[in-house]
Amino acid sequence: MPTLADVAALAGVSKATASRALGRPDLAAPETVARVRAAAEQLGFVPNRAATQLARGRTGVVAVVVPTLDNTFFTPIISGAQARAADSGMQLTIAVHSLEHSAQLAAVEQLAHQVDGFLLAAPRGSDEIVRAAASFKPTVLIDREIEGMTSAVADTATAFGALVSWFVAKGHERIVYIGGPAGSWQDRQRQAAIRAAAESSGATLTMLGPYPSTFAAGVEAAEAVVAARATAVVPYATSIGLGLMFVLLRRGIRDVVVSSERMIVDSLGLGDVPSIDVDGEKLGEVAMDQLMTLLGERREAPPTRRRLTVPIS
Amino acid sequence: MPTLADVAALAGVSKATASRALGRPDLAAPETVARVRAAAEQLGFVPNRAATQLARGRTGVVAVVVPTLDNTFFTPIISGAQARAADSGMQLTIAVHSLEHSAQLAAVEQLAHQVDGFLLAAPRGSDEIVRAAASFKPTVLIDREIEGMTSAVADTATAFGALVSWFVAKGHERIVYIGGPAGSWQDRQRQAAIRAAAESSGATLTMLGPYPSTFAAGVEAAEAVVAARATAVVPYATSIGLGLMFVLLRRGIRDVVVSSERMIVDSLGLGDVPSIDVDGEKLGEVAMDQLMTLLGERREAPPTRRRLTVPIS
DNA sequence: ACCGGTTGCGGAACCGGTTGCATGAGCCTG
DNA sequence: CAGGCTCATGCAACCGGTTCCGCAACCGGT
Repeated sequence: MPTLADVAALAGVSKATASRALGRPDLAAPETVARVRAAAEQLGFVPNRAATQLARGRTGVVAVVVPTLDNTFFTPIISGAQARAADSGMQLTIAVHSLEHSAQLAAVEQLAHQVDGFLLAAPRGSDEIVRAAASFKPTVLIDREIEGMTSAVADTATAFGALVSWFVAKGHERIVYIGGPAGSWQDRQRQAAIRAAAESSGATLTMLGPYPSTFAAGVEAAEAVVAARATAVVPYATSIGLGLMFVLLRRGIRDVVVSSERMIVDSLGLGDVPSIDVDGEKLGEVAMDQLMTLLGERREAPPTRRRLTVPIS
Repeated sequence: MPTLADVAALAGVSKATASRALGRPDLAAPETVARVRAAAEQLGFVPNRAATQLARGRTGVVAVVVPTLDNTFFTPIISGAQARAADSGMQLTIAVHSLEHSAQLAAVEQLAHQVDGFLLAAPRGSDEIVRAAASFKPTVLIDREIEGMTSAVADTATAFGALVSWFVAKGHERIVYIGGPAGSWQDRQRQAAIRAAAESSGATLTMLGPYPSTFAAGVEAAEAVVAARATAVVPYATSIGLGLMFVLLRRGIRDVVVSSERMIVDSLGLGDVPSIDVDGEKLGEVAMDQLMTLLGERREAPPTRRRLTVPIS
């Protein structure tokens, strides 16, 4: 493996100059930069990460902490974050805390000295716990907002509110919301938005939950949905909706409308059912961009909150 | 942040001794080891990864390369690998190549100098391409076997064969296999096993595919399943099965048995339907163990092939 | 022609561990 | 009791970049 010294020798300059030519071209003569670059190219020089990290005091790694990988909501976020991290020459590690609140904090603490920053996806627990987890390194929250912290969230609450309004406008009278995991910030937001949307109308709103975001939970919720004699159902997650739809179909119930993702609606030809699609990849990209900004600033920049609008179609 | 020098000073020894006391206790006096450990403990010493890597010439990172994160087959594998890697003090990075063959090789090449080894999950393409991808660093294949390479696979072929035999024994006469992605090694294995199982019986076997492992693919395949007048269906992936079952239910077809995972069968109360469950986590763990062995050996150890038996219930 | 100010570059220290080699103390054996 | 060994330890040289600092060449201005 060629080292910087090899490149420098080939270009006829010192290590110091070679380093500058590659890393801070503005500090070297254009002609020198060109020569060094050519030498690096010719040798197939790839800087040694560990050496760079050691010299700079940075690890070049960021971690994304997710509750689970089994939920298809998180995987696109990871992909998006991964792509953006790679663009900046950073590596991404993934920490899964298996839905346990305490494991979340432990995971962060354990990784804290091995990474430059964190992306915390859908953190559970109290604000204080999340603040504690974020106290180690620059951190961006995903799908949760806390006063004074940088965050990127999909504004699903607005979309869910619009969804309920749509159902109301279509004349639905008994609408059911199948709530998500206990302690979910998104769930609280959505509940509020849904209540507001249904309030002034004559429709009856039934709030179920909390449920985990799983197929099995949807199956389990079916009982209550039937009991509520629902005409329209808004599930917290696609997987919940799928489980529910399955049971309804098996029971021969075909006149309950269940909202879902565009992909499900289209492939099943469900017809006039509105769908909500969160662009998880975008969410991951945005969050990573914010983290990069955080890492770039010398002084602490004011926390930024990004909200992605979620289309309903 | 305390450094090794601080620990050494507090313990009253040199950096060298401190390093040995912590890393190779057998090379230092027991009493010294105790003192150094106490000092490290007291200071909350955490070795700087970059420095260790630089000195040892290893990165301490391994990469797992997966086609996609949207398939719930891969995520448990990642979790398992992650856990084992952490046990060995290694970090895991994830590379997603979005189902594109060429991107797979590119991803590996790009990461090659930043990691110590690779886990290639369900690699597509020819043996030569996979060999090329494995030529950079020690590599363990997951869910694919190639002559002369170390691999960990779930023996689903046997399970699928048993499944077909079970259907035959139950008197099913028209059995359909919905094939997986083109170029999938597992798919080839399963096809062979299924053909063998059906061969001597009077049952008609219809092979469909290739299909990607998605819900939509299951929906799409429904047409052909119905056309084949199947009484039992064996889908390549759970997601395919779900999509298929959905369509069948919507069409009011209730007498076709579709095999699935235990979880699905149980939560839906499908009754007497056999299920196949791959322990992805275990698979990831086993593969990571193999990789660790590979990285530990000075001389090249002979390649090992691990096959996990897959329960059918 | 002289001078303060830029600009480009090289020397060398440094980041924080690991490890080969040399040293000296202590022990066993003859 | 001397010679040879083992064992614990320290010194110092790395690993491969980054960056502070100082030097020299060169700039335009008076």
